[in-house]
Amino acid sequence: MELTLPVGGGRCSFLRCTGENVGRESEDHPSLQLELKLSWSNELDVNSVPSKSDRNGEAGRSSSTNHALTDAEAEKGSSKCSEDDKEGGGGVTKTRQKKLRLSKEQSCYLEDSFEEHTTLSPKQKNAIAKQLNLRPRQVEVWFQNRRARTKLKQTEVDYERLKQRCENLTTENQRLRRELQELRALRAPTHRANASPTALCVCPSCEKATPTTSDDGKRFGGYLGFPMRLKRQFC
DNA sequence: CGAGTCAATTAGTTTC
DNA sequence: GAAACTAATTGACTCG
Repeated sequence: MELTLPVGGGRCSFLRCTGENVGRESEDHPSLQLELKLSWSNELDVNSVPSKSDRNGEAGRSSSTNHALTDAEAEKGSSKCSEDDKEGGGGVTKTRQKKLRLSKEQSCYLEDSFEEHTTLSPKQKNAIAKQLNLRPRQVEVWFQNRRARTKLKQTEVDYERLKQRCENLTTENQRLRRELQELRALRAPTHRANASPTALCVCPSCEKATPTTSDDGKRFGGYLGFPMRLKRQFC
């Protein structure tokens, strides 16, 4: 009898079979099984198969998935699933649950549910689990991971948006700098003699600077640059 | 304190 | 075989 068996995920890749962790995840922990040991090749799948057509449709997939199970195997897995849900295994030994792909139908149903609500009440969780013949824990995990994916996707979208905005601002900054340079060039010493204390008004909508009268300058009086006076003023 | 959620991580499976 | 995807685990945190 093996006392130490590989378990997936987490920060330890091996879980001791000493009864620790039993309390926390005993309710539907996939690893808690009555069997003392199941070989990888004939380990029971806890996922059931919704329909025969589904399995046929997925025939091209790996035989290690639940889709390749025989009806008898599927039935076995299904009944075992409900057992685990009810009493949380209570076994002596943990075997790592084989990772199983959800069927298309299961994924679609979960996606639809996720559209309706991104978090689940225990009641909803159990209902979905029952509907899809999954363990509540599997439904819970799926929603958890789905939320994580959503958040990641949103972060990527936000990043792209901010990046674009940053690029736009950089472009705008360069444009304004060029414009300022041009304006400074216009204010060459030859013009200085005749130059009145002209103020430049920058229209916030079209972003163009236009000279204003000194009266305008008095009216708007915002100083934005040397030597010309630039103010924000709508055309 | 227990239940629920999240972030981080692991590891099996699929795709290219 | 590497990369991408995703089911599953773990520990920290929050809240009632």
